Parts: sequence; C-alpha cells; structure tokens
Amino acid sequence: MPKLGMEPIRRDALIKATIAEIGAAGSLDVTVARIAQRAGMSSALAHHYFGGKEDIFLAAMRHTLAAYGAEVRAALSRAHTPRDRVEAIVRAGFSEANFQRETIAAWLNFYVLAQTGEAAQRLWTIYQRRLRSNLVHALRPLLGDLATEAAERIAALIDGVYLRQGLRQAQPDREAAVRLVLGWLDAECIKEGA
Amino acid sequence: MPKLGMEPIRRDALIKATIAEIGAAGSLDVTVARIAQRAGMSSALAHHYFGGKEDIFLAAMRHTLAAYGAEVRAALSRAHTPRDRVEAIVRAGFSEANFQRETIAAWLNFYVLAQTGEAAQRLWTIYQRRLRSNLVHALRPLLGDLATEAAERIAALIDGVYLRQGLRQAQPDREAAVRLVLGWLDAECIKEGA
Amino acid sequence: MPKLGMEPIRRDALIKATIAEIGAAGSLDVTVARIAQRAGMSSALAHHYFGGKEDIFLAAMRHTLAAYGAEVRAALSRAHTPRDRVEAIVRAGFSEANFQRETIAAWLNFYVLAQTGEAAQRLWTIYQRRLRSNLVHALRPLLGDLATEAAERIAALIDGVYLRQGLRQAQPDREAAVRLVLGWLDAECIKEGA
Amino acid sequence: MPKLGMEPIRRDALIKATIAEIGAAGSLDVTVARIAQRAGMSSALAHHYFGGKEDIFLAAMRHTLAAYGAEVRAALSRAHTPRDRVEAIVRAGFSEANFQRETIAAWLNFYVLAQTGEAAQRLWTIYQRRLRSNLVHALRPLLGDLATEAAERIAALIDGVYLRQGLRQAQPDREAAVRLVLGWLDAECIKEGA
DNA sequence: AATGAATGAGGATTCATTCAT
DNA sequence: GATGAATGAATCCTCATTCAT
Repeated sequence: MPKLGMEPIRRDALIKATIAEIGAAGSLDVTVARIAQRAGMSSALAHHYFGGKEDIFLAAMRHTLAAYGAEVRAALSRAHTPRDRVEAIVRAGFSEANFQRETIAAWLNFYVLAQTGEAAQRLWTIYQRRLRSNLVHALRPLLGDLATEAAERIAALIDGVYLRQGLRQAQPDREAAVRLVLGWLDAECIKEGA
Repeated sequence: MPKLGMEPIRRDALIKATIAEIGAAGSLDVTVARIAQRAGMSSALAHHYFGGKEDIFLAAMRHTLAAYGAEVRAALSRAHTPRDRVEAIVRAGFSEANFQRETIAAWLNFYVLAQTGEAAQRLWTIYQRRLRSNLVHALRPLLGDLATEAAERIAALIDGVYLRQGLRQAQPDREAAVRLVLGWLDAECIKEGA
Repeated sequence: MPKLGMEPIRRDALIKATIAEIGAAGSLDVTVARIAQRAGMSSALAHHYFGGKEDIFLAAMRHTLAAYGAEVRAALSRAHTPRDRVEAIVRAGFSEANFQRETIAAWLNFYVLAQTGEAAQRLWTIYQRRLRSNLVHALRPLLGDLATEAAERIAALIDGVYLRQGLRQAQPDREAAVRLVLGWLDAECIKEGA
Repeated sequence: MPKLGMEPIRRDALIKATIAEIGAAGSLDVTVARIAQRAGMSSALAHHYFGGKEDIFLAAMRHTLAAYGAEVRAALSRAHTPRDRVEAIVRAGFSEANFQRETIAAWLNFYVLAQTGEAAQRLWTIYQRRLRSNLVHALRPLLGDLATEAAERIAALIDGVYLRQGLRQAQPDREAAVRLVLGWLDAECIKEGA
C-alpha cells in the first residue's frame, strides 16, 4: 500500500541502516543490498532514492557530521562562562553517541574517504573549520592572542584522544578523555592567569 | 631459470607495491592483481608468497609500523637530554617519510582495520604501547608522577596533529606540527619547573 | 482534473518521443522511463496507454511507415506523366524528413526488428509490397513486361542508396541520391524507347 | 588442464559464439553470459580476453567484415575479364555464407551500430570504400569515366538487394539477386557499347 | 620458482512492469 | 486519468583464489 511522501522516510531509514552496516563491518565494505535489506526495502529502491552507493555513503557522513554539530550547538547553549564553553565543545566530541561503535566506524572511514574523495574532503574541511572556530571563540576571553594556537592544539587533542579511545578494546572512558584535554587547558590558563 | 633466495626479494617488492597502491587509491580498495603487477610479478605468485590478500595487507602494515619504530629508535639514539628525547619521538612521528601520501593512507587505513581485524588491532596496540612507553621514559625525569598522564596527552596530540595535517589539502607543515606538540610540553615543564 | 480525449494526444506524444529517443540513442536501447519523460508523463502512464515497451516500438514503426506512405501519396498526386510518377516515388524516399537522423535510426532499427519480430516483419512486408506496387504501376507504361523486374531493381536501389547515405558521416545529398536511382531509369528507358 | 596459448583459441570461439547468438536473437540483445556459455567458458573469461561486451561485438563485426573481404579477394583471383571481375564482386556479396541467418543479423546490427559507434562507423567506412574501390577498378575498362558513378550505383544495389533478400521470409534467391544487379550492368554496357 | 588459465561468487546498477491511491 | 512507490530479474563486470604446467 504505497503512500505519498515516502522519500524522506526512506532516505532516513537508508542513512541509518548505512551507518549501522558500516559500524557492523567496521569498514566501507558494505553492500547496497545489505543496507537496503536492513532498511527494509529492495536495493533497487535504495538506488532510486540515492542514485548510487557513493551518494548513500556521503549522506551517511553528512548525517554523522550534522549529529555532531547539533550536539555541539546544544551543549554550547547550556554553557555560560568561557571555560564552560570550551568544556561543552570537548564533551560534545566525547558524547555517548559519538563513542558508539557505529559512530566511531563512521568517523574513521570518513577520514579515509576524505583523503581522496572530493565531497568527503569538503565535508571534513567544514567540520574542522567549525571545530576550530568554536574553540577560538570560546578561548579568546581566556587566552587572547594565544587562542588561535591553543584552539588548534585542543582540536588536535580531541581528534587524537577520540581516535585512541575509539581504537582501544576496552570501553571508552569519556571522563578520562575529557580530563586529558581539559587538564591541559587548565595548565594553560593557570600559566596565563598567573 | 629459478633463482635461489628470491623469497625475501619478492615479499619486499610486494609490500612496497602494496603501500604504493594503497597510497594511490587512498583506501584498501586495491586488487591483488594490481599490487602484483606493480611489483612485477603475477598475482598467483603474490598468493603463493603471502597466502591471501589480508596477509599482504598485514605485512604492509607491519612494515609501516616497523619503519616508524626504526625512525624513533634512530632519533632517540641521537638525543641526550630528556627534553631532546621527547622532541626526538615527536619529530619521528612527523618525519618526511611519515607524511608521504602513501604513508598517511597506510596509517588511516590501518586505523580502520584495527577496529575489527584481530591482527591489526594487535599491531596497533603494540604501536600505541611503544609510543607511550617511550614517552613515559623520556618524560619521567621532567615530570615525575605526572609523566604517565602527560605521555598519554602527548601521544594523543601526536596522533591528532598527524591526522589533521595528513587530511589537509595543503602540504603538511612539519615544523608547525612539532611546535604544536612541544609548545604544550614546554608549558607543562614550566609549570612543573616553577 | 481529468480531461477527456487525452488518449490520442498522449499516444501521439509518446510515439514522437519514442522516435526522438531512438534517434538520440541510434538504437532500441531506450528506456520507457526516458521516453515517458520526454513525452511529459510518467512511465506508468506510458504502460497504461500502450501495454508494454514492444507495443510502443511497434506504434513508432507504424508511424514512420505511415508518414512515408503519406509522403508517397502526396507526391504521386502531384505527378502527371509516368516518368514523373517514378520520380515522385523516389523523391519521397529521399525526402528531408526521411533523412532526419531520427528517421534513419528508426528505419535501421526497424530492419533489425523485422528479422525476428512477427509484427515488424508484417509491417516491413507491407512497406515493401506497397513500394513495389507503386513502382510497377508507374513503370508499366514505360517498360511493359520489364516493369516488374525494373521495379524490384529500383526498390532495391532506393533502399541501398538510403542505407549508404544514411550511414555516411557527411550530410546526405538528396539530389545525388535521386540521380543515382533515376540515372539508371533513364538509361533503361532510352534502351527501351530506341 | 590449462595449456598455454589459449588466447587465440578462446577469442575465436567467443567471436563465433557471438555471431551465433546475435543470429539467434536477431539483435544485439545478447548477454555475455550466453555467449560465453555457447563458447564453452565462463563469462569471466570472456571479459578477461576481450575487456567488455562492446569489444566482443566489435571483434565479431571485424570478423564478419574480414570474412566478406576474403571471399571477395578469392573470387577476384578467379576472375579474368573485367565483366568477370564485377560479377565476382557481386557474387561474393551474395555468397551462401553471407546469406546465413547469422550473417544477415550481423550485418543489419552492424548498420545500427555504425550510426553512432565510432569504431563501427570506421569499420563500415572501410567496407564501403573497399567495395567501391573494387568496383571502380573492375568497371573502368568497361565504362571509363562513368565507372565511378556506376560503381556507386552497383554498390548501392548490392546493399539494397542484400537487405531485401535478407529480410524476406522466403529463402534468399541468390541467382535472382545476382541477376538483379548484373542485369543493370549489361544494360549499361550495351548503352556504352553502342 | 613462476605463470597463464580459469572460475565461482558477488556486487552495483538498470529497467520493465505492477499496484494502490 | 495519472503517478509515486516498489521490486524481481537481469546484466555487466570484478576479483580473490586455485590449478596444471
């Protein structure tokens, strides 16, 4: 019993199924057929709505990025002091959702794609710029001219800690992750504040 | 005209060709046939020497790791003060060889494999442990009990900076990378030293 | 807002779109979806009106044949002497419409279909009989008993010249085509007339 | 039990199977799988040896053209007078092999391909030039300056008669075909000779 | 030691066609 | 009358892998 307006529903289901499959496989070695099956439709329909495998992947990556962006925004809206704002950004990066096996897989494969895929590269540049910009805004009141370099350092720390926690066999320790990044910030602030 | 002792030569050629192909593709979407062709032999021979595709990949990863380890060791042997030792480790991570497009591709794909592949996971654990251990040894004289946490932080910074530099469209800036990591170290030392 | 009498309009649009698509592709490798799109409707509607792809093709072929037949009739109605009648038939075969890329494609693919498709074969037989009959009628006053063979020869010449002109990269030369066929007729007539 | 030097054997088998399949289908709607099966191998091997479907088709067309060319050459070598040479060329076009259902299908589909396919177009140009050149050479002694136009007319007649005989449901009448073309030649010669 | 030969399995993609609305 | 939704069935092509020589 076909209805109207299925497109957004189907696209959404497909995107979620894609992330799930990538998470299960750990890689992009995932067939459109399996994605479609998980999303409860034929692979032909998946092609109909997305055009091709690459478009499906890209949509999934865009979704992952958007989810991350939303988390950052939400966290920022709840922060009041500069220090809080920085912490909010860091915590968003280490949120529970972000440490789901699926999300980790999505990010790692996203990095791989970003090396050579034009669209993925563009997407990653956006992510990276946004992260840095958010950090600079939050750090300026604390560090003044040093904010730029500090932002880059924190951004790298976030990515590095995420990578290492994500790759550990053990359950990711979100608090430890936050501390690792913010511990440095406090050191920096003390130095400045002194 | 069968030659003796061809095995190590063939294996080596295959490993190099593998890294080159991964670098060219940016991903593990690389065929055994192409690898073998680049290495100047038939794909059947590649199978003969390695058993299967996965083994070829693993050998390539092992090679990448070994090259990195050798660089670290060489750099350490030239360092004399604790501060020098830390810098040596960091610089080794950002060496010219490590920022070759091929090597970056190898590392990023290595991360992907390490999520689910048992052997790759083991390999990554070794890398990670060695890096931390090297850092702790070097930092202990400077930071005492804080060395452990500082080592983890520096290790994460190295990985994060590497990732971000590797993914930038622009040429990697090795000096900036080193500064980003060591700048923090100096801050930490000052704090401690004070 | 359902309109009355849409059927003939839709069918016509579909037929024209089919010929256009076949012309663009040069072959019958044309999808119903594209035909329908060009005709400004959904592919489901195309099926509704025609039943299936083959029926659409057949209708297009019938249309091409009908257009040719109409041209012949019109030309004949303007001819007054036997010689004129023959020339009229030949010229109709080489009319501007008939040398449109689309029409050429339609005819060539029609030939392919006529080998095995029952309906197309029937259609081609009709075309071929009509052409011969027209020629015999026109030639009888000039050649008497030889008219039959001469008609077959001219018919073959028309088809052969059409094929060769249609396949040339250069623009078809309609006058040369006519001359090639009629030059022979004049020779034959002189011989007879002598 | 794989042997060496299979390539030419396989290619040959594939080409023959292709022509047979095209003949059976009457069109190019033929799958690589079926061709390969008829040739007694896997479709993967067909791709291995030819690269793709189009290349297989092209090779089949080239084969058809080559067979025709060989027949013409053989026939010409047995002809002694100019009139004989013309007849030889015509008869070669209507040879038994050329009127096999398979060959007819190959030619008709070849025409379709020649409209848009670059390689097929080139091939057809070669065929067409060779035919005309052969005819001009043979006709010059008989017709002098008129040879060029006469050659084009005969070439068109050959193609046209072939097309019409090939499309008839009835068995092709090779003698009638030859007579239809040569009857005209004799008329032309008489005119000249007078 | 080395390779050409060969294939089974699988995967992306296309498309005619059907159906409920 | 008209269409979006949906799919089964193909089809081309790729590739890791095996094997006889």
